[in-house]
Amino acid sequence: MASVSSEQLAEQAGVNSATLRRDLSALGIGGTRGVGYDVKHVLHHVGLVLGVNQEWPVSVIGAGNLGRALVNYAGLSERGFPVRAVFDISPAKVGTEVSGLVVQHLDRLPEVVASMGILVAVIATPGEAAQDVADAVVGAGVPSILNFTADSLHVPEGVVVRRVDLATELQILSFYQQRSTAADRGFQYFTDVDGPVPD
Amino acid sequence: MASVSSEQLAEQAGVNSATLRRDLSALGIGGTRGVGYDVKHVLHHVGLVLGVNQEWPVSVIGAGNLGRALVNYAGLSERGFPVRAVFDISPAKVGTEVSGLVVQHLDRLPEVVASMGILVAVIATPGEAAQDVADAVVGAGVPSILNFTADSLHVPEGVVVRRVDLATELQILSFYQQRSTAADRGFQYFTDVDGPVPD
DNA sequence: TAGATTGTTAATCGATTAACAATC
DNA sequence: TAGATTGTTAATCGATTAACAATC
Repeated sequence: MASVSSEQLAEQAGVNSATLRRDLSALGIGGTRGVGYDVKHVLHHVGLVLGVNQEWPVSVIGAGNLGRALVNYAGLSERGFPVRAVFDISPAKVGTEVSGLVVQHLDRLPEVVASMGILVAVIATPGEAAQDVADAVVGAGVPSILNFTADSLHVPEGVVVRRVDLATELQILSFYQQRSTAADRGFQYFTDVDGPVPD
Repeated sequence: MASVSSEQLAEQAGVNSATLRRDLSALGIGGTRGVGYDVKHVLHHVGLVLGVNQEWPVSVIGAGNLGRALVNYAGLSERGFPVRAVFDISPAKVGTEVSGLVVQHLDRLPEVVASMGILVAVIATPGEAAQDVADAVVGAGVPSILNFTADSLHVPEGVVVRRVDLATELQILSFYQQRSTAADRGFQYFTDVDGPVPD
């Protein structure tokens, strides 16, 4: 039974050991006084809390470049998110194959969700279609949506939506870049709020 | 000169009006007592702080499905991130056209970065290539990198890297889903830390 | 001048962490 | 038993916000 102290765990995680002990305790994960925490026990219970010990079958909606990239990405399966189905509405795409999966018409969504136990839908369609697709997805009983369009979705309570917006990511990136450059030049917008502020 | 009060701005932003006044003040953005803040003035100066009033020419490395999806995405240009070049190393891809851009060999990167004034490189290659590409990008003088591979990159000080990992996004999504489901069932991992904790 | 609203101080709130009694 | 380390209390720190003097 390999044990580690909260001090060791905290150093790995880059946090204070008191904070770590308190957080594990709040999750119902206990250690042994004088000994430490059992590694396997911590891993298993943290995994339970994060939902990592479970598989979340995924369906990708939209078989364009982005959709195909997602289906081809082996990393998803490795991390517990196997892509089990791909949908589109274009007759040119329905019936084609992507990474061993045949693209199906969106009409078949409810059926496939039920039989495959789909828990996550990834929306990789043009923005105009996003809300309609979301409605279909929710109607089919999928409880979680990852939205790659720039539009925000309206969904009923209980459905969880997360948006990944490429433009926003670039915005954040360029903000940090600008800030570090500004600091080099002696500007101090955020880096030193106490200093003099330029106009 | 259209003015709004900190109260109005705070309501829009969903924050407390004292916090808003204090934050604007820290950014060097002032209002007029008894009147409020000049809308144009606030927009312009917040834009300056965020770097939104500037264009950040982008180069996409990797002309696979993900790379092509990024080049095709019109939203980037609209938000100030025009994609000016696409690179790959595969002879099958170099010379082909994506959204009006001819895919160039990665060897030409330094030249193109200089002539086009590229400020952001998006890495959309297989994970194995990511570090080599990052080295090339940094060598060419690009100061910001958006990394779509699952691997984390080592870069010199001053280069800003941001990673977008699809598996991590799904992880976060499924965590929230699980938490809301657990709450429905009466479990209380995070929703009510004061309550009894299940084992 | 009277009313409104900023800019900032002082009070409050919550989160982090030092410290130590409990206990393996 | 002596040493180590947890679990938690109490102190500290920082961030948020109420309140109000300054002032347009």
